[in-house]
Amino acid sequence: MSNPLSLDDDYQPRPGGLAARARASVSGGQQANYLQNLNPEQRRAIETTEGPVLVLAGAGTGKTRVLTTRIAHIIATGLAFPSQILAVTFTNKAAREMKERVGHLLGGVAEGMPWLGTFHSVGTKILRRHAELVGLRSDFTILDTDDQIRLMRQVIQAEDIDEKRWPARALAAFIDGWKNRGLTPDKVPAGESAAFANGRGGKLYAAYQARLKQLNAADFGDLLLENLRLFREHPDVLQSYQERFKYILVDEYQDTNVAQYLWLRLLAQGRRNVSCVGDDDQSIYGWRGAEVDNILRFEHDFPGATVVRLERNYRSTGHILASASHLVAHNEGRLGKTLHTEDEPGEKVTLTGAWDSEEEARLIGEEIEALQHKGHSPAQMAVLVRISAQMREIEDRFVTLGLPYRVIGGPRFYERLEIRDALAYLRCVANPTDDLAFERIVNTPKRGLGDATIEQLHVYARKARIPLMQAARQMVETDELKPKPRSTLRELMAAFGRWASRIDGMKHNELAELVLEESGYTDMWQKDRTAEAAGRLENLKELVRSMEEFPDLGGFLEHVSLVMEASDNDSTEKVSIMTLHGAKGLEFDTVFLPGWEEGLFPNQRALDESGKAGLEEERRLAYVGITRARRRAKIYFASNRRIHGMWQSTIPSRFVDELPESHVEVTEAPAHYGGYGGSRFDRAQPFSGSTYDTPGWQRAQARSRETGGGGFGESRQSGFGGGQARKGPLLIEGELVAKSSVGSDFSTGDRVFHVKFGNGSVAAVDGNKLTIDFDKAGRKMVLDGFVQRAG
DNA sequence: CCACGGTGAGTTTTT
DNA sequence: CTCACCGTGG
Repeated sequence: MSNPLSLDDDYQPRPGGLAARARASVSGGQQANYLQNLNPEQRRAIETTEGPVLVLAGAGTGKTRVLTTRIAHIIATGLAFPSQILAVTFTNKAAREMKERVGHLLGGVAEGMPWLGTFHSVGTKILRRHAELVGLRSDFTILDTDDQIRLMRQVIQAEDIDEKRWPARALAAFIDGWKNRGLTPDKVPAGESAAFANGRGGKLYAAYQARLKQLNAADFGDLLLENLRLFREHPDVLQSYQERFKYILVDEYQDTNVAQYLWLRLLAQGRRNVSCVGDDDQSIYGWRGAEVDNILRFEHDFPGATVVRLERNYRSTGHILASASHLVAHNEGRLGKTLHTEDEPGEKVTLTGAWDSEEEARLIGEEIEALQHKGHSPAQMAVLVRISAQMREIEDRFVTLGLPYRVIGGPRFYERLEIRDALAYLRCVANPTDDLAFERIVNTPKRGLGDATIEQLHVYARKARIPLMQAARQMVETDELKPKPRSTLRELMAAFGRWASRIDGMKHNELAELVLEESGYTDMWQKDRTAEAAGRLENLKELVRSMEEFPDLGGFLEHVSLVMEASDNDSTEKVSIMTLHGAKGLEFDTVFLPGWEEGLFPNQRALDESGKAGLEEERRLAYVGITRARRRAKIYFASNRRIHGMWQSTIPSRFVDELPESHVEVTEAPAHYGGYGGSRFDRAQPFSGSTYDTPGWQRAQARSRETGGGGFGESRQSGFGGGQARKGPLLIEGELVAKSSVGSDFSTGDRVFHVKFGNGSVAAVDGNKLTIDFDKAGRKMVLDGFVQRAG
């Protein structure tokens, strides 16, 4: 990666660069070898270079391949130089992969693609070149979420708003949302502005933006928003980029938010050679501002667009693909694709009910061990959960079994406390105007520079309109500070002066080490006797090590603010545990999908907050989950799960009913499970085995034989058994499930007993679903099969 | 400045 | 239940 801070023009390719090599590789006249082994649709997606192109690429249809080959093709045929192609992705990982693959296709390293990157990195690059046009300097700092919140807290305090009632986090969420939608403070709808701090939301947003400018800083949202402003207020700048980018490519188009969409549209309106690749069925980020509509209205925005559907799946077996397709077909708002595979049907998708989440974890553990015995690698298995809270039980079980696993997601390397602290030190050294960084470390390690001193600094700095560090330097020369903080601060400032003077003189990673050493930061952790301290020191070492890859301190800091990634150099074979969101774009031979229960998945909150749109997004998430599997997809649900510490009786997800029966095998949990080491409640009422032995299960089974549908305790309109796609809208709000036509033997007022919740009285009856006021556990909704008459 | 207890909340997450 | 956060008291 070239130094991202350098502003020199890379418009012309270097001699002997990628383009030259690429042209050489196709000069023989025969078909370019990168076009071999592509199916006709893929070729169309690649060879339609001119005009707008929308590629609807289903899961596993070779989306990345099309994108990378398209770039290679444009370069190889001499249509554009690498520096004239804009290619944007969402994640650094995707960008890196693309870079590698393009390079591979053209037989070289794709160093000549300066405009291949994430939306944010490309946005930053453009913004740095024209920073002064939007009130920033080209060396502006990029704030992370932490800095953002702290800054907002200051803004809220300055406005004298009760921080308890209106937390900075909430404001951050609002502002983020507005920025995602491309809204500057003056454009915020009054109704939304009113939603925070009695109508002061918009005002706070404006104040926050003003503070950012003062600090010469931008947050993530600004990286795009300020680009929009730049393009709108300076048409000449926009035009220069429109001319430069002969071809524009977009990955994961279904995930673009409004700001990204507007940005793309502005840039693409020049030459109109824009191609977007995406899959509406995999849009799972609506909650953070992604607009599926962007993909749905592509043809409207770019009339005459070529639409290519990639429907041949190269990843999964027949049963897996059929299950996923059938499930997602229940969504109404979709463009519709029919995926097919030439692979064998393979193993059916399995569906297993467990008594509770502990048993579920046990079953998954057993299955993994069984597969391992058959020679399957743990690295080719993944457990995909809906929410992180599900991970713990799975992990606990794996620990017990000694199964190697890796949790993917969670706190990233650069989000760790010690890394942020260390970076704050470095930021102060590199940029003495970085107030937020200075505030972060001025008293870390503890040096007796407490709130009172900081406040004095602030007052001074505000009055003189200078950065905190400069204020500190001046103040230690006065007698405004108490003697002790004064001398401490003087020492600290002297140290910063010393470090800053060595930026050019020594290697930046050595300087970092020196700073951490002399500041007492390393020492602080060495003295710390807590369990994490050793790991934190290790992380600090890793940080210093990773700096070697960058040309200088500035380059490194730019990298960390945009590329928040943990280095994972652990190559041992492990089962992956991650959220469904985290699994997008990945694939595994075997995928375990636990927790398919109403309320959890689909998630009740998604339903409550977003209604039908929320349900459909949840369903797409299920689709993403199943389609991660190459050979085996294993779905689980439990009848009881502990939520917020309380055991809840749960019913299987409606998605279970929406799977096609002919592609799914319902597996019985082995009978011996209930007996051993079971949950603490197992002992309360011994039962011979799994859910399948409970009266409720048996009754559900009997019912499903009668009706040919349902089967899992709740028979809904569509058929798991019937194999028919549902018609008409789904019932989603207000009720956990649709009404059942099957009545219950219980009636209001009956005294009943539940194995987990104890005694209670029936408050309401809805089909076979009872609302019960339990004497101890409170009001719950349970299926009648799980209770018996008390007495 | 730290340690403790009380309180409240509790999807999904990248950049 | 469990974690994070805040406020208080030593």
